[in-house]
Amino acid sequence: MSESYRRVKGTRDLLPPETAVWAAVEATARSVFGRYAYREIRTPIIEHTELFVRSVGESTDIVGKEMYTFADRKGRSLTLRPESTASVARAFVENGMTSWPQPVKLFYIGPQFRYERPQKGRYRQFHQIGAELLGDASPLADVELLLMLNRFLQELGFEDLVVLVNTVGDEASRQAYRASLVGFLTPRRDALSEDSQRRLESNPLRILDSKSPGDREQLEGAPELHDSLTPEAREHFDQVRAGLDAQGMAYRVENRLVRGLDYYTHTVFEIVSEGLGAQDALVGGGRYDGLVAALGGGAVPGIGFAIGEDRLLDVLPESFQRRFVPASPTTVVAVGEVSPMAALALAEELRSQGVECIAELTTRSLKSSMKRADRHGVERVLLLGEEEMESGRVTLRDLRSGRQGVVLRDRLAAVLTSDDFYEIVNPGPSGPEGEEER
RNA sequence: GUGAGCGUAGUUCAAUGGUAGAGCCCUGGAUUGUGGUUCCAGUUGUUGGGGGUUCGAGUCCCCUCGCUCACCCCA
Repeated sequence: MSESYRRVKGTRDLLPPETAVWAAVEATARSVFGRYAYREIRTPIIEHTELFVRSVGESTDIVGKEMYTFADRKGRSLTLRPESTASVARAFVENGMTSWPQPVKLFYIGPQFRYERPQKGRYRQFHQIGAELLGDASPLADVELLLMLNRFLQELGFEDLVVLVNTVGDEASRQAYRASLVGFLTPRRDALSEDSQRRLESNPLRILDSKSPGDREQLEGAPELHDSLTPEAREHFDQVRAGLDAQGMAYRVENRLVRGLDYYTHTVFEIVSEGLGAQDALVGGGRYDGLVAALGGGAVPGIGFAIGEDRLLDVLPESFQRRFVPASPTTVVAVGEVSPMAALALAEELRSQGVECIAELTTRSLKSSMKRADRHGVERVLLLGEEEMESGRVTLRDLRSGRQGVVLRDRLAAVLTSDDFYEIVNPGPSGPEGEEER
């Protein structure tokens, strides 16, 4: 085992055939999001560190301890994006999308980076599929976004996911609640966990979803965020729920759900899955009506979500994976005195007609070539020997059935792309040992 | 950053402190142009790295690195 080079901690190599499943998942996202007229945006994976500090929030864990930050050659502080909403908002402002027809609907697919200790479902380089809707403050925008998310997950075959929804209200609601929560918890400060004591000052709302049993106990009888909502915030959330109900979408109101990023307002949501271990959040998202303004872009409301693609693939239903088994290629083998060059030429001819094939480029025994084709999972082999070269035909063997026939070279592509190709094959004599074993 | 468990061939795993092995995988072959089963042959290791104890260490001790899971937090 050579130890010279290893993956960077927390990164991983995605290999075939699994990469085909990733591509299929991404194709499904493009298809579903496209039906809602979302268009793809590609932002850089590096940004000025300040962008994330400003948008995600100084008191958050992401900024406080999880950013992959480094200095470039001129000493500027750059950060590998820990999430993409900030980048999208930045791009929105920087490219003058405020003057595009509103709302602007964008989706992205790509790697994100957080400097954390890796564990199940958590990597330093992970992948998100996300969507952002900018310029529509309507509660029905929240509803439609959730429906789109739901549709995507349904098309992947998910059935048992739990959608958690909550509201954190507008700025006024949050301030009022923050004061009331701090007032309630301060006398109990000493009973809180160390982390929560710190959060009492930096980000008290986060204490709400603390996993510590002690903290849970202290939260008994704590004021409810819903009681601090302004009438407008309450109205917004009521309408979101009414919309979801009207569309028959299943969800659960989880009033302790508080998301970790500072920019969230009003609706927040999370989708969790069993089977992911401790990191069970598959999707997170919410409304961020103040973010664009904070980045200097004016009062443009926004809402979006991010799907953890790595986690998604961990629990992807088999029903979906089965639909994307890649087609098996055909192998072309030169036989006897025929040069592998002829196999290459035939393969090229077929490829130009849309046939997926492998050319056997090394001269070896036919037995060996057949064995290799079989091990590559090939189902059809084309044999090109002296007889075939002279007659302008090719011997086609189906490895699954063991059936074999002779096909005119000109007809090959048509036969190979046909579903029941061997029905078309000139039945002729079957192979030397012709018997079918399967 | 904290804690626990684990590091032997590409892979899954063996080896009472006494010569580092097996299955799988991979490569070739079993006479003429036919795969899967079978048979034969072959390649692969500084036992993660360093130090210590010992006549002798894959095995015991220490350090270090890596992996995994959990905490924190999140996708």
